Amino acid sequence: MSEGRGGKAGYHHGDLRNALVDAASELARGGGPEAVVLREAARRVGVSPTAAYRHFANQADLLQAVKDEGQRRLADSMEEAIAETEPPPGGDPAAAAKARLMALGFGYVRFAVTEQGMYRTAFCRVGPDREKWTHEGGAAELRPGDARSFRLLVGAMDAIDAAGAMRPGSRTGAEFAAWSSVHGLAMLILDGPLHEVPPPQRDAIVTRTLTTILDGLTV
Amino acid sequence: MSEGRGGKAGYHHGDLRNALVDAASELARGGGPEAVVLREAARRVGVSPTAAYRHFANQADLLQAVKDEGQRRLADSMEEAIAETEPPPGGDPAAAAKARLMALGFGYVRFAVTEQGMYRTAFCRVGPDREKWTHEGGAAELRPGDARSFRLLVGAMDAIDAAGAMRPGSRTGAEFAAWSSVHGLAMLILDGPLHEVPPPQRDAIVTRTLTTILDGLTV
DNA sequence: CAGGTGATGTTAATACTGTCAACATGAGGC
DNA sequence: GCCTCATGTTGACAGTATTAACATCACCTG
Repeated sequence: MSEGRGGKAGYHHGDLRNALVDAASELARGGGPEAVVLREAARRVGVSPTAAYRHFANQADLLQAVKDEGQRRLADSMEEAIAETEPPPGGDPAAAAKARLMALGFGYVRFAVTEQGMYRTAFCRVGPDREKWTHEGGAAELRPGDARSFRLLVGAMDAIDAAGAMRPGSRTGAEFAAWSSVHGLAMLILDGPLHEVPPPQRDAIVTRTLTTILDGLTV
Repeated sequence: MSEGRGGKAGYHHGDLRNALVDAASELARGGGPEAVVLREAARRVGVSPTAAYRHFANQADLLQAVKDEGQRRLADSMEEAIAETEPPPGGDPAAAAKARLMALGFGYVRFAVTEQGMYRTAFCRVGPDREKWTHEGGAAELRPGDARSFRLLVGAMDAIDAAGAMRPGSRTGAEFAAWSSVHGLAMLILDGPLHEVPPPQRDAIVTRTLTTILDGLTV
């Protein structure tokens, strides 16, 4: 064989599921969730449309797989942003924790802007009719990948709190306030009034929004 | 004739465009933007599918009309929320301005929760291929209704600023920070991690998020 | 007031989509 | 070596948007 990551020999593909997710992800990258059409993904993989139904319950199920992939890449982007951040001089743990939170926000928005289609897909609504064997033996209620980016945020909040920089009474629900801001900001940039704003001013607004949240949460 | 708001006598309907928008809005109310399907709207009005093309360039154009309607209703909800708010005792203009901003936020979220489908439609992406005569003689670039809710927010911010309650340097971009929070919050509630949270706790989170923003913006 | 005409609706047809049922293939265990 | 079942294929059906060609009638014009 020798075909990297499962080859497609002949009649049997060997790795159809992943191939379909890849193709569908590419569609999503270009056109968002409404662009991930099952037949087109199958076409690109070079397989008949109905073959997809051996690996996905329906189109919604395929879309969910792409969505999970999007969430994964988003979390990656946020982790990268943290990794790129060097702690501010002075060794102040509070300042470091704040800087990390800001980095998370920038990483988030950067991904949203850079990978518009994928970002939109990562947060698209997926339709209810997707039960079936998708998870029937499945574990918990929560989707696994869905949470990683959110957990990063929670961790950053905990760090700020641990450094004693959190405003009294502000810890509970702080993740939601921060997440809301950043998610809404991304939407504003992608579809809303900030759509046409050139990058420099846009970045300034992002910075101001993030600092506003930080000011509201910390002392 | 005597048929309220333009009657449908026989062959010619008389008010098809509005009738279609109404029907489509009802679809959106129930199932969000993806539920507004041209043929179904026509079916409900009792007209042939292609009749719609005499009033809309295509399905995206119809969807845009529904979206505008959604924006209108959202702005109405926010104005109602302001109207229901009595200024806090003491006659402090800063406190009154802050209270009004909070009311706007609550009105916004209330609409999002109460009218999920319509809210989602009001902020859905509408697809590019919609030029044509939709606006060809049209005025400016900006959609008119799109802005009203946003202008309400700007006004509230100005009032806070005028009352001298704005934190130094926080005025610029303040609307975006506030709007982001509230919009992201609504999304979190509709589709995200806050989906299953019971109303009481949900309201608490909303309150905390709004106060966080307020704390970040004001002195 | 007759007659033409353009806005408004209708019918028929095309090209997509998702999805199911019936059939084909061949990889791997007995 | 054969048989079985996961995996792919073909064919068909329903639903959607959209266009072209045709029908009707409200209203302006002479």
